Amino acid sequence: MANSQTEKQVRVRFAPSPTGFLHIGGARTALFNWLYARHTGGKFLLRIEDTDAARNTQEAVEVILTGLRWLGLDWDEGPLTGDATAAGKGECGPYFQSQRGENYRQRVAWLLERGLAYEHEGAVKFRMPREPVIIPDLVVGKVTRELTDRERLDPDFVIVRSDGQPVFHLVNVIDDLEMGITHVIRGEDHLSNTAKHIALFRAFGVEPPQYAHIPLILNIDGSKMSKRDKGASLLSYIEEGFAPEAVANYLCLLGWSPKGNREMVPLAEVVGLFDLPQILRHNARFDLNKLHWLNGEYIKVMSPERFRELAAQALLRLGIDTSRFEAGYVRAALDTAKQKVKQFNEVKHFAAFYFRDNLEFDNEALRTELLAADRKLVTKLRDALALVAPWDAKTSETAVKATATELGVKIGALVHPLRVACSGSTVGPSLYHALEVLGRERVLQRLDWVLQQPVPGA
RNA sequence: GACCCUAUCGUCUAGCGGUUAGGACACCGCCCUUUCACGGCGGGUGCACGGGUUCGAUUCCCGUUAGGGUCGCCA
Repeated sequence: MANSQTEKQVRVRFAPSPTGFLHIGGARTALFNWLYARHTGGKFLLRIEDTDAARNTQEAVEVILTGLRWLGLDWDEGPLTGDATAAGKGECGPYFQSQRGENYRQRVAWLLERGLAYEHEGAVKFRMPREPVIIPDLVVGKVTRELTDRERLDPDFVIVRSDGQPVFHLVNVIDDLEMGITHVIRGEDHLSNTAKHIALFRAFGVEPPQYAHIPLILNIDGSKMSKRDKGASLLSYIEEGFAPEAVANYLCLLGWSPKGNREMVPLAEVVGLFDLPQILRHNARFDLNKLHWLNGEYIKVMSPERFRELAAQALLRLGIDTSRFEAGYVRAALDTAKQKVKQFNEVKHFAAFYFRDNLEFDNEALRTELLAADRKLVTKLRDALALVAPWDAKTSETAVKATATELGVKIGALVHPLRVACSGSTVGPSLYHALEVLGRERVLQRLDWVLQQPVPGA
């Protein structure tokens, strides 16, 4: 824990460009920054790098804010909404680069006056040192960045375009400087560029912040994850029914370990364990299987109330509005799915049938198979269930088993058609509990529907 | 082309000179069972390669290979 008396307080930032979506790798970068701020008792800032004004929209910024909030990452300073012109929270604003043009102009003039930068064909170029730059990095170690062959030809680089727009390297450094950033935690793709940033800081007469370049997240096959790849957007995990705590936990496990053979570690606990030097140096591949498992673990320990809330949202995405049903029915129905699903989209298979008048069958073959089932067995089963009293899981189970015994068939011969007739699927929650929830009326209706259909091929 | 980073099961990782190389996901059997899932038991799979250093290398050094990144008037 940093001592505020002797050390300056940690100030870190996440500085995304509003491109219309939040990259999963960017989300992890934000997470690591947030963790470090919370671990040290420092500040976590959010800054929007919207210098490319033509492409950036307020909606694109909202995507970032929504994503971070969904993950549970709150920022101490930064924008409150996607409106770049609105006031943000904090003393170092504006937190949108599009609103900081004057700061950049003054800094560039300052460099120009001292000959640290010069005009070239309408643009402004920065005089880069010809010597190798040493980059001290908390994760990677000390990196000596030699010039590439192209840089040997001309090491200077453009900091203001001929149209007057300042470029990324410049504004990024000025903002970090003016916002008092102490640690720059960002993707390793910026490591080589850091030499430029360090040189810029020194030109402005200040020592650069400490750097921590974290490894990248790759696709499961080891290729780099681009915007096009499925699963590259945080939004896709929201839409596919993952719980934010599971996604956050999984992201922590990529490039960092809580040690002690632990996998499931709540974010609040990670805050205490997390630190920069123990971050791994190699890239990690994103394993959807493991996220899926972890999500299931979180669902298991989730409160029934929260499970119902998230499950209802997933059903709504399927066009099923559970609020139109009686609250007790909805609760009982969703509760039968809680120990079954690992991902909220799976409620499609485990609970959607409770709320549909006309069943959707998993596939046409299943429907045909059901219609071709032995009508005599189904009829006997229907009649037995019609007499069950009182109607609950226990009594219906007894009735099904008794009917099987009476007919001299295995219980599976009845259970299978019954499940498909009631749910449209071969997989689902505990059958007898589902029967109890559905109620005798719905169950008999669904069995009667089967019995009324013409037998295929007959 | 140049420069930078990296390298433990298929994947995420523990390991920081001497271990039967541990855990998790995934996978394969068996048990449980009304389906699926859970749970229980069991199983296989790994230190990229080649040189050093050392009594001894997964661990330290060098090289090779492979993967990733950067060298823009993109961010």
